[in-house]
Amino acid sequence: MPELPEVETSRRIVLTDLEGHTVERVVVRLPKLFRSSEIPSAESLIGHTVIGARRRAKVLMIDFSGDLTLMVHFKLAGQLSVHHPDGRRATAGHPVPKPDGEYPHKATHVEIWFDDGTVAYFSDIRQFGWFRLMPSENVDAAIDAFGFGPEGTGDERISLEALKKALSRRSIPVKTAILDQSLVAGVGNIYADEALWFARIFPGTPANQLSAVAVRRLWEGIDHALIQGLAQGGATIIHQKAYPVDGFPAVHGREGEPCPRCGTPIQKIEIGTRGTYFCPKCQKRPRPKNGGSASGTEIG
DNA sequence: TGCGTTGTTTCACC
DNA sequence: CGGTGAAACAACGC
Repeated sequence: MPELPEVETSRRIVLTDLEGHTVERVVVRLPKLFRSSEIPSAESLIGHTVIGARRRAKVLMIDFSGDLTLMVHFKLAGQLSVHHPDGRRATAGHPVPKPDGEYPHKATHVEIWFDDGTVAYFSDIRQFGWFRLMPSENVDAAIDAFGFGPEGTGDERISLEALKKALSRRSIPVKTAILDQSLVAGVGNIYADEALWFARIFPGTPANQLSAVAVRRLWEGIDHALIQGLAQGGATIIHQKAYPVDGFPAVHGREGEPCPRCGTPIQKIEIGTRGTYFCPKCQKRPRPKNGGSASGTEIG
């Protein structure tokens, strides 16, 4: 599922592969993806040139000449694949359609053709994503409306103090807390599991029960997991099964496989309605503070 | 074929 | 107002 690393990789593809190119033709096969677009027709892009690309949280923004910005959210299964006339391809996001397969795929809903024959294919097998075309001057307000918190990594990375403060106010499972985009932006189900595994924290631990040391490890874990995902251009997960590269992802999508750190089989449980993968040995539940003998406190 | 899937919004409630 | 938990929603593949 496209999270910060996958969307950031898409942004970089737009910059390296599309910047300076001018739109010649647009094909929209699924108009409902523009249902909440201020400018209803993608045809408005014709004749305009890509001049930049931005990202905030999991939202991609492609800036065009003529003060137009195309805002894209990949949700569960969005994918951008850019194909050049010489056969070169650059793909980011969900692994379906296959990056080296035939395009357009049946899940390819938008095609943007550029003047030199380069094509940008937007696919989304789940059709949960959306496109919004708007005057560039409206972008800031549109982003503000999401209420995103600081980013999980990079220049706008959340500070340790801010993370500590936010977690101390929440009694919900720490995993649920870091999935909250208003607390820290860009972390989704994959990277939440990875960050908690790195930090050796049980995902169901109430956020406000973490020690200062644990919060610091989590802060580092979030950064680390996102950077690692970015280094690989995103994770490959198909039907809840991970296809790890260089040990990443370590736990997400790897139920029953040995923990890379200790060899204990990875378990899958549900935390806050989300499928959650963790190592039962590295990520132990915290001991209940008082009330000793009774059955273990139910968390999550 | 009904269920699982996740990011986001909405809502009732404390 | 802010935190919580649950439900709703999008639509597909298995």
